[in-house]
Amino acid sequence: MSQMQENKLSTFDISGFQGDLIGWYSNEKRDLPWRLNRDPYRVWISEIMLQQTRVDTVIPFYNRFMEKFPTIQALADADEQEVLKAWEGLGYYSRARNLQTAAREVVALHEGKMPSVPKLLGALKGIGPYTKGAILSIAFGQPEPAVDGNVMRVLSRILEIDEDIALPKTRKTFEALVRALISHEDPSSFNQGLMELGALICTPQSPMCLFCPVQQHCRAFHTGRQLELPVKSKAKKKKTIRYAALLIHNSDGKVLIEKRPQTGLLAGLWQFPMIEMGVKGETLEGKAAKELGIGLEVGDKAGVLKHVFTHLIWEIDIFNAITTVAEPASERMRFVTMEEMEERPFPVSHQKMMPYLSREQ
DNA sequence: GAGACGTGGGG
DNA sequence: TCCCCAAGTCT
Repeated sequence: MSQMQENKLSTFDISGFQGDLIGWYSNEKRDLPWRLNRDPYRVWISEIMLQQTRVDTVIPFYNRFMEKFPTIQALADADEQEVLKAWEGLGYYSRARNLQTAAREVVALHEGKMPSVPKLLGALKGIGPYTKGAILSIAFGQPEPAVDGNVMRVLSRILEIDEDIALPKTRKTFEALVRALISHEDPSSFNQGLMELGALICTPQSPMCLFCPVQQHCRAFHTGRQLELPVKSKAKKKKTIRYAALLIHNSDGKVLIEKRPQTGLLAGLWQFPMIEMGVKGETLEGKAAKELGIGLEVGDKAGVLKHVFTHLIWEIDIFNAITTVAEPASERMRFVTMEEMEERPFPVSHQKMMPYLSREQ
């Protein structure tokens, strides 16, 4: 820890802060499904789902997931497509794939029980520094830091830390601070209290300082700097990619879909074939025939769609098309009925295209 | 360390 | 419309 941070802690009322934070959390914490008990599996699933995702969004996914995969063994035994289907619409799909990989690791290496040793837990796929600390403190009661965006924002204000929280190295600063601040009597309530405070009171936009249980401990409130902190550098602009999406019907009344590659964007999910439309070039029909390996007749544009990801934008023109081909040329492509389509995981971008499917045939 | 990696909600 | 997010991790 730097000299400046040690100075800030030397005049800080640690036990008073712990008491006020934990007292508030005990009274005001939300009643959430993953707070039913401390079962490490339940805590683990919740922490993965909550990564970069709001509580209100997670709740229904969490309940359905726990019903479908009640144990680590059940998750390990499941088909990957089944797990992705349960994750459909939640985003960041590598979380689901890593989760199942880790479940299989736990079965193979730890007799099906979540390890409570930090190094073993952190070695599991998809469990980084934050999730490791969250599981260790919440499920196993260990005084380990669990530093997420909330914790960095809250502590930036309370201790007036001016480091850029967008920089990866900054997390280490806050882990050191939490190690100095954390309650050894109730590390779970301390860590969750910090996050709950960030979610309910010490929000990014308009923090409700007048209702804050640790207002008297907050340096930023006393200096009026709560709106300036935390320091966070801006993201860069997104790139736009233009596509034509093809809803290709055959004479059996089925529609052509393809499975995306096992790595990268939307890995392992299914979609309607898309043709990238760069600057000019061949006709859509010609490009489609070449890339898909089948002849087809493209109809009028059925609609347009804009889908915004974290780092890029898809602008998609949607076309219905007809082919006389009965079997796709590629292994990863299938002609399917509507019923068969619904069994497979699709990204939201392609769910939005389904209403444009031609009814006739 | 920078960039990839989803989605839906709010101001 | 646009920008900022929301309990991060992997490469």
